[in-house]
Amino acid sequence: MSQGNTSVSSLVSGSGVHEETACTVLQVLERVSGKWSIGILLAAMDGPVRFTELERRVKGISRRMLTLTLRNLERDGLLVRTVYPTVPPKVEYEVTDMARELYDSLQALTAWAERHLESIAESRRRYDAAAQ
Amino acid sequence: MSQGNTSVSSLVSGSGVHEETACTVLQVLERVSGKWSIGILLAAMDGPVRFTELERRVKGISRRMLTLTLRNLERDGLLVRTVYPTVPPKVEYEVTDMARELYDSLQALTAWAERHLESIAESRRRYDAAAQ
DNA sequence: CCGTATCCATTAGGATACTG
DNA sequence: CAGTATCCTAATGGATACGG
Repeated sequence: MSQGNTSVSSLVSGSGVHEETACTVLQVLERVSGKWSIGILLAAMDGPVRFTELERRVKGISRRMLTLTLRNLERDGLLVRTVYPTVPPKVEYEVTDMARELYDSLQALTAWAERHLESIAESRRRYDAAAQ
Repeated sequence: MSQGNTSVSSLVSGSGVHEETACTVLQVLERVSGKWSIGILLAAMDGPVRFTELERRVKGISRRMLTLTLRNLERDGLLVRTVYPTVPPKVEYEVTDMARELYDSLQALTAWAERHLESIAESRRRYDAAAQ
């Protein structure tokens, strides 16, 4: 278990007030980056969800990645896993308060994205055109 | 050039108001995820920086990844690249207003991280202990 | 139903020699 | 100085068979 974790890192040094910010924000991004974390959290925002239901809601996810990402989110305390010892088994995942706060904090990012989506798209068109 | 781009994606579907949020926020995260993007932006926040200076400030980055990430940030309009045709060559990278706004938006995340850093660490300790 | 284990393909990324 | 090109390793992630 635990496939290792490199992804986002890098500490900045040498100029002004941003080192601490860098460190902290990068830690969050490590938490939240990866192809599926946000998607899963979002899919669980409206209440407890079962494994198979998540598999349905998060489009394109594989069984493997769903399990792996769920375990990580649980480990970080963003999701609570509850097993009902019935047969067939029933497992529910529920977001924690901390995860809801994270979701709220992401709104700022969402707003930024919405504001600049077209601007970014155009910048890319120009860049790609200039490079042929 | 352009090594392709899989990373963050996944669209959520099937429950409530989060689909649109998902899509947008994931697009930002694609922009900002990757091991080095944020580090580089942060290192350039205090004014125009030259290539070699960036290499020094962003600890541990390889020449290859610095170039690659710089190109992507430039393509997205988060950084402006200016070449001074002197000899030896001089190239400066400067963050755009859009990048500064992004930085501001990241503060919410930073705040979240600072609030919950210890809580997350403890959750992990518990999880790891329970799993041996 | 809820996973785990295995195998395999793709991609990210490091090191570094070379060049205008 | 500011890259590019090349080679190579490690990590990410898909598909899916199998098991409690």
